[in-house]
Amino acid sequence: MGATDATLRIADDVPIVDHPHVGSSTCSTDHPASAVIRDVLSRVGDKWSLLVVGLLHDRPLRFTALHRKVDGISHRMLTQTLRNLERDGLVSRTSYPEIPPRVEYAATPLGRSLAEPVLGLVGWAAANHEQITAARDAFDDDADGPAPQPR
Amino acid sequence: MGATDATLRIADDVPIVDHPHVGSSTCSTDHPASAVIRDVLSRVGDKWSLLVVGLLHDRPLRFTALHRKVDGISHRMLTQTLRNLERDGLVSRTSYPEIPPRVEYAATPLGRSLAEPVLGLVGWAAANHEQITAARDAFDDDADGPAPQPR
DNA sequence: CGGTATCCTATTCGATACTG
DNA sequence: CAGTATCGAATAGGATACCG
Repeated sequence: MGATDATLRIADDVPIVDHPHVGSSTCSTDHPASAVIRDVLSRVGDKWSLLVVGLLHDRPLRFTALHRKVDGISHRMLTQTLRNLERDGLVSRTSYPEIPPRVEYAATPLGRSLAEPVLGLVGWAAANHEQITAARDAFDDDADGPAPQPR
Repeated sequence: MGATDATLRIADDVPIVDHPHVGSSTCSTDHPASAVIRDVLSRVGDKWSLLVVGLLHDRPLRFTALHRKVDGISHRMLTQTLRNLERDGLVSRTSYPEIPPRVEYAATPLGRSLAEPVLGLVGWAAANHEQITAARDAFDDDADGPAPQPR
């Protein structure tokens, strides 16, 4: 990595907060964080990617095993998700040319390294889940509760 | 919050890693993490939410100021994003009944608390951005490079 | 068993125009 | 200035059927 401990900015010149892990690194040009956020979202912000890398964190799994574990994912989406993860180097694919075919998927070191920050987010969600639900309920309540809400 | 320092599981009995921040808390029933991940993704996994809370992290901003800063967001999506963030208690909205109208948006403490885990993710993305791009290029290269790829 | 292709639906989001 | 409403394009994602 290039620099460390840089100030993170979203737009033109908007300091967010200093953080000892964020460097401008390679994304040199443009407003850094905005692009980076979009990047990470378009990469693992879809419906299944995080779930899949999570499942592969500890042990490799075959396609069908994954399919059983994910619960709700369609055959099509599992293939597609795995393809993208493989493409990004987060998951490795090993096919054994037997009959019937056997294909094992495993998280790469890079894929496993994703777990730490993701667990941070998951932790946040778990910790504040209640607060959010409460806020949402409150908001939805006086949406049609009191006077014709003047917005 | 309920428990702390629990083992995080994705599916039936799939330990991921122990993490000192993750408790089963309120989401008691079902396979915990799966639901939580879906939760957090459906909340801030969209195109603009993280960007907006990021911009409001340090100082309140008016609607138009935000609109200028986000760059690329449509009028419609900014309103909608702010509505959802307000609904979830991540952002507060204060309208001053003047003419012309003035409305200020600010991150709530809850909204600001989101910054930490998100910066973890952003840091990861920034740090590994190069590796991912490289992997992707390599993958795309021999997609139509060598023999008719037997998948 | 693992993967691809086709079809169809729902959602997301941008553009635009109009209101207080 | 802030917000709403309507429309349409693009995308994501599920169901299904078929191939190796």
